Amino acid sequence: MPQPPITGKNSSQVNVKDLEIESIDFFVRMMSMLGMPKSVGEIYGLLYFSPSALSMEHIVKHLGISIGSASQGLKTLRSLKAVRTSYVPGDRRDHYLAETEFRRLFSNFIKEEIMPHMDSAKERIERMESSLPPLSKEAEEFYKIRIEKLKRLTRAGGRLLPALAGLLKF
Amino acid sequence: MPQPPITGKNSSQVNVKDLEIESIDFFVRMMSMLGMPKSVGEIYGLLYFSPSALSMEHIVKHLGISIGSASQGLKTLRSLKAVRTSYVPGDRRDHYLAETEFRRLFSNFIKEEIMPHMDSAKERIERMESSLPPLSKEAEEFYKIRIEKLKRLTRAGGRLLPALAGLLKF
DNA sequence: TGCAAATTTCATTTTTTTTTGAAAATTTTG
DNA sequence: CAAAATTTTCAAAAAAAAATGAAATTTGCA
Repeated sequence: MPQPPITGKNSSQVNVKDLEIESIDFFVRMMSMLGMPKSVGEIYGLLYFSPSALSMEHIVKHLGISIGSASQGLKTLRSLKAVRTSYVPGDRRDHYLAETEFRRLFSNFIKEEIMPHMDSAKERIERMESSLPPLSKEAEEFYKIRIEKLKRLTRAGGRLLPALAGLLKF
Repeated sequence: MPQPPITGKNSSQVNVKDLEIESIDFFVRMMSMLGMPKSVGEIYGLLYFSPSALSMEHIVKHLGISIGSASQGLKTLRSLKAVRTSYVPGDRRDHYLAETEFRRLFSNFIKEEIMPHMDSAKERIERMESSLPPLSKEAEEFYKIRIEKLKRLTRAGGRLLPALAGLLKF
């Protein structure tokens, strides 16, 4: 059986591949915590440790995913500004690079994925208040306190979350 | 067709039911942002606006979910300390109340659901470092910087997230 | 202790989400 | 402008997640 060389180009390739696998694993988990599908984590994980911009074809072949997934995943990552395209001379295809400033990534994520929910939560609380019927004093007190707590929750969320990205001093 | 009365007990019931529906809707969305299944949001939403502790049977009937879902959902909520049981004299069943201190709820959520991931992320980064092969100076520089960024990310997350609950001044 | 009520567990079913793959659309350039 | 390469879209398939329901277990009280 062939023994892999201990040093030199070949061993580096193997080990950089290991690094890549760890990276993909890392980001698949990270992204899935944020509710993103596996393919999105895989693509970002691959790009994160790539020194050069990669074409979609490269991503598809390397990860063994379909071109549909790749296209969809890159679209998601673009909308989060987690990747950017870079021009490669003499190649008409788009080439992608990972955006690695996590502070900006979080800020985008909060703005795009969280804040819209906060906004609609506020509307829902308003509907709660308007559907609060006349009740006995103590019952009314109970419901009002609960509604007030929700208001504070969404207010705190709406202020704190956007501030959060700023707090991140990486 | 029967006209519902505009005021009085009956109308209040209808409107408190509306409130309840809004509450369930609110928490189903909120919980699903945190990756919790619908049933968990429904149960919490129902309990949140209930002045009295509710039995599992009540929850099952009221929400029209299975006892399996209810049992599983209550287990999840208990583990997050989002509900607590209260003793009801002359009734052997457990009765549940919503825990409404969101600060504590978030603190538990972060401790139980997020921090374990952070810990395993740190291990994965260590594995990355050990699989970094000897490379040219500039290649090594590139990979080291990327790994360092991940370290800072997890360090920041590990510090900031637990502090976050404390920041929440509801 | 024994029994009935209450709860949990878990294999199966249902629902939801993600991926695939091929057709349609777009883009580039010869 | 046309042809080829690339990318997007989307219906269908596959995979993953959640809900069901009935059997097994636990609980509390007669």
